[in-house]
Amino acid sequence: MRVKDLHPWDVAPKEARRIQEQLAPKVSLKNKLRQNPKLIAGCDISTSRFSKTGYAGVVLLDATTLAPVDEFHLKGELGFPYVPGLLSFREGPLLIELFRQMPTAPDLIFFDGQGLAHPRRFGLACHMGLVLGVPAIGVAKSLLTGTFAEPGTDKGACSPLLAEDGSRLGTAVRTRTACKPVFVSPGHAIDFETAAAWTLRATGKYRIPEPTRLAHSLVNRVRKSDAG
DNA sequence: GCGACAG
DNA sequence: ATCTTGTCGC
Repeated sequence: MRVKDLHPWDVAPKEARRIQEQLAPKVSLKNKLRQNPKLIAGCDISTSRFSKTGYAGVVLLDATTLAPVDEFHLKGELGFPYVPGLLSFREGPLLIELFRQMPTAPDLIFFDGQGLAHPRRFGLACHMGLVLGVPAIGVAKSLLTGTFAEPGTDKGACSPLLAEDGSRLGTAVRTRTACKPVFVSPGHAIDFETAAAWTLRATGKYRIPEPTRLAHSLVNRVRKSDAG
C-alpha cells in the first residue's frame, strides 16, 4: 500500500519531539471509517533483549468474524532506542516498510501503544495513522499519561482517560471481566467512541484485542524460529 | 531536585 | 519489550 514520506526518521530525540509537535495538529478525530469495514489489521514488533534486530508483523482479519485471513512479516534493524514518548521513532520505520510492501490496505489498523494519549498528543497510532492515511487505533496495555476512574468490573465497562486540563485523551476499557483495563485512544481518522467500540468488537476471549494479540503472537513466533 | 515513563 | 517458575483465581 502507498505510504507518505512526511519527514526524516534518522533524527535525535530533540528533533523527534519537534516533529511530533509539528504533526500533532494534523491528526483528525473525525470518523472516516467506511460504512461496513471488511478488513481490519493488527501489528506489532518483537525484539530480543540486547539486539537491534526487530521482527515486524501484520495480521489481517475479517472484520465480522475476526478470523485471520492473511499475515505479513519483515525483519530489520531498530535504529532508535526505546525512549518513553518516542516509541514511533523506534518501531515506525520497520512497520511502515512492512505496510508499504502489502498489496492491499486494511480499513482500520490497531497498534500496540498509545494514540492521542501521549504527552504531545502524538503516540504511535497517530504517527502511523497519518503516514499510512488509514483510520488507526492505539490500544496500550499500560498508561503513559492521563488519569482515569476505575471502570466497572464487567467486560465492556469504560471510563474516560483525561489530561490534566480535563480534556479527553482516550478510554480505559475493560476488555475482559476482572482483568486490568486497556487504554484505547484515537490514532487518526476516528473518534473516541468509535475507537472504544471497535476495540470491544475486536476483542474475543482475551484481554488484548484479536488484531494486536495475533500480531504479537506472529512476531514472537517468527523471531524464535529465526535461527540467526 | 524528584517521580513518571507506551514498547 | 524480554527474561523466566511457580502460583493464585475464575
